[in-house]
Amino acid sequence: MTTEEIKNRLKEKGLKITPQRIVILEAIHHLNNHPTADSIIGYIKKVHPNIATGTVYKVLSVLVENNLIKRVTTEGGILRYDAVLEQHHHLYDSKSDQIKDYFDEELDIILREYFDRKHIPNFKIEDIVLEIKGTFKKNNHK
Amino acid sequence: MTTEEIKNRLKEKGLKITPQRIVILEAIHHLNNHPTADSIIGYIKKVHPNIATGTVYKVLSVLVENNLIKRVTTEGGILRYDAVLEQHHHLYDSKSDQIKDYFDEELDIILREYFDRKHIPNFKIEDIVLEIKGTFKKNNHK
DNA sequence: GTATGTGCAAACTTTTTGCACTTCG
DNA sequence: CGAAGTGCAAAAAGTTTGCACATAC
Repeated sequence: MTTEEIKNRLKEKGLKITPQRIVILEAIHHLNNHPTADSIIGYIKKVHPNIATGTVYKVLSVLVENNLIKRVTTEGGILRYDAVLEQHHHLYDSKSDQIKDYFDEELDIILREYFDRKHIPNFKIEDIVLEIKGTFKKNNHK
Repeated sequence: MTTEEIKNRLKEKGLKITPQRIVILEAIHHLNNHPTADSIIGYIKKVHPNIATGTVYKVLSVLVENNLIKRVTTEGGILRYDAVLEQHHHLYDSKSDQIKDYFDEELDIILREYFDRKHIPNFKIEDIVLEIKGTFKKNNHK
């Protein structure tokens, strides 16, 4: 994701293009492991020490509201963010508090088929994410 | 879930049976909509005003560690708890921050079948929860 | 009796807020 | 220029911790 693309996405949403927003979006893309606000702030402060913590939180909210990033559900009680907008699922290890993405088109087709068939009364589905909980074995260092 | 059953569950886990633990477990069962620690505390304080906030958090941790309740993943950054231990999924409306349980055996069979077939390298699955995100329509008041 | 659990208050972490100042378009 | 965004610092919200006291077994 280039800086140009980021600018276009902001523009598409009618958001002002500010250096802070660009840097924060770049950080989330770079820290591609569902970073917390804290790790985003840590990453950015190295290069832009004058960016304010409050600004990062405000920008993250705006980006979530405009569907440029997603908040990730966790059991940890700490907000995490995801720049991957394509349909995908999560492998989650509560011991190490690690999350990895899981992509599989076949699974998505199965789910779509199932929910097309089943009707959930009084609920309009917008997105389905599997939280696959378990344990990462060794060799999970990437 | 009767008080007797709660006592048995605590005993099975080798935990001491204290009035606080009983009351907290009863509260989560009673407040069956994935209560936050805060709403559990609020509910309990009416009847037992001398129970301490810190105690509630400590008891909740112990209960989660011993699999008597689960922590629910949310996007809200607030810890929520679930007394339903059977396999089930969640309907989640981020606008109203409401969660409802979704049970369907057929879905669970489909998932089991899929994951028996697919192998996820370096990961041992322990539990699968679908987070079905969307919007509750009217008539969802129960 | 002793290990375990509780109450309380203080501390800590994470997130939000208000307001003057700055910047984008 | 004006609306929108940022920096800063203070406050709020949620959770954890330490320790003296109390209780379960």
